[in-house]
Amino acid sequence: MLTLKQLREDKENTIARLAVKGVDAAPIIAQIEAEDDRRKAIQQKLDASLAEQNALAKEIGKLFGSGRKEEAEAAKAKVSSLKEASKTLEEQLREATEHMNALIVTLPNVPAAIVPEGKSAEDNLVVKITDLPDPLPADALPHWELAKKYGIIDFELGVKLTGAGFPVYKGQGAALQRGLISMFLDRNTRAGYTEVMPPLMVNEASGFGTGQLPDKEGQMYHVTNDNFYLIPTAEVPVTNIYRDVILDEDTLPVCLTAYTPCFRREAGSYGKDVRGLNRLHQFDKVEIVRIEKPENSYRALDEMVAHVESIVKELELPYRILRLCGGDISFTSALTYDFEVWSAAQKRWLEVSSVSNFETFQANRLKLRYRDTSRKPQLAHTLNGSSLALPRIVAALLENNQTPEGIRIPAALAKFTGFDMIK
RNA sequence: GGAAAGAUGGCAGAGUGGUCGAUUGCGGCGGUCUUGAAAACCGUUGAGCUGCGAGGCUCCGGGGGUUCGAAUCCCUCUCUUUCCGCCA
Repeated sequence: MLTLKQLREDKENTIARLAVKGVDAAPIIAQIEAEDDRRKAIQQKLDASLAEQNALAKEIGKLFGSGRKEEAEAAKAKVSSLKEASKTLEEQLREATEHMNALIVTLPNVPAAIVPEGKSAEDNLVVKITDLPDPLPADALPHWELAKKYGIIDFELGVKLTGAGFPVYKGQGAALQRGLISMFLDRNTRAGYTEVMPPLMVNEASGFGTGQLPDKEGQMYHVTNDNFYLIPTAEVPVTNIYRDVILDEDTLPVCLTAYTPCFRREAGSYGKDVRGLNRLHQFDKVEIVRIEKPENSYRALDEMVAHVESIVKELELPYRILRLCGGDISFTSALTYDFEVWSAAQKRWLEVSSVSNFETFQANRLKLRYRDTSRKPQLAHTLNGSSLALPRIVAALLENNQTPEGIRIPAALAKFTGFDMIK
């Protein structure tokens, strides 16, 4: 969520930039300001009343101590009436605060200045694109056919065990998953990210911390017996490590990487988008997360993009990098780069990574702060990105690298799978 | 799952109704001393809201209650530890 300070002190700029996301923030901010003013006025009245009650309570103690009963009783009566009045004020204060917060959370993060205008994915800015390979021969197969042909991914078996979108990886298919995970973790840790293995279920507080709750409740699998949620991404548990934490300045930046399965209900998806590996309810992903000082966060974002790019290059996949436009960027992000790899048989781009800077938007909700030597604690910037999500990488590898002899595994990856050909 | 004991500041650990936002120790920061360091000594050291400021308010796991007044009493939830049961 945005901070009140941002809204009040940088109002014009905030309104102008939110327009890039297609939000008319002016009337909402006006309401927030009004509500905040009301809140402050009530707060002051309440504080004054409480101060008087506190003073009287102390006085009563002394009066009893010195045996002046009548005076004490009179003071008691006065406190009782003050207490009645402050109850009303408390109620008003709660209402004003709730109303104000309800308004603030409707506002998305302010997009960075370089976020292109635009309404949909069509308007994303291609910042880098590699040459496309020669078209595949006419008898080339999409990855779901290849998966069946080589017996490496069994979608039907997953349906039997669980349901659609829960594939079973077998033989070289399973080894490929393991190899990719190992390779990504290896590259990430070598780049300075510390590996963590978080829980795959989180509690309600963590869901709120990273913003999945309350709005996106339907996207997560909910374990109702214990009120836990299956994580839709490692971002949730990893970022929540720092919920309600004040970091020392010299511990920044924090750079973490985690492999986890991810669980997404994906209610409402259908058609070619969900064919094969394109969209699953359970999939594997290696995530990178950084916590940075505000002045460093955009440099960090560039580093993350360059890092992800280096891995995609090692996989020898055609790719492009997009800077998402205002209409396509997520609610919480200030700037996002998407990585897409070319799926040669499907003849389409598949998103395999999304790297974002959230500035203080997440940190504000999380109460993730850092203390620089003399000043008060201040909000840190958080960033995260996939490095990388497996299924669509697998889809592209299978399709792009299909040969009459089998499916070729790029050399960098073969070190981790132990084979250079799926056959 | 059953039983018991707990949850206090970065950590350890006092505090069972009134001057307690909280004794003390450790750690941190600043200083004295020293060529430097250690030791010793002195000072300082939680967060949020509000106010130009002085200051005021809130927070002792979460929520609710009793009371003029709650870290302290009551209810409830969560978590932790120990024992029993079960188990990779």
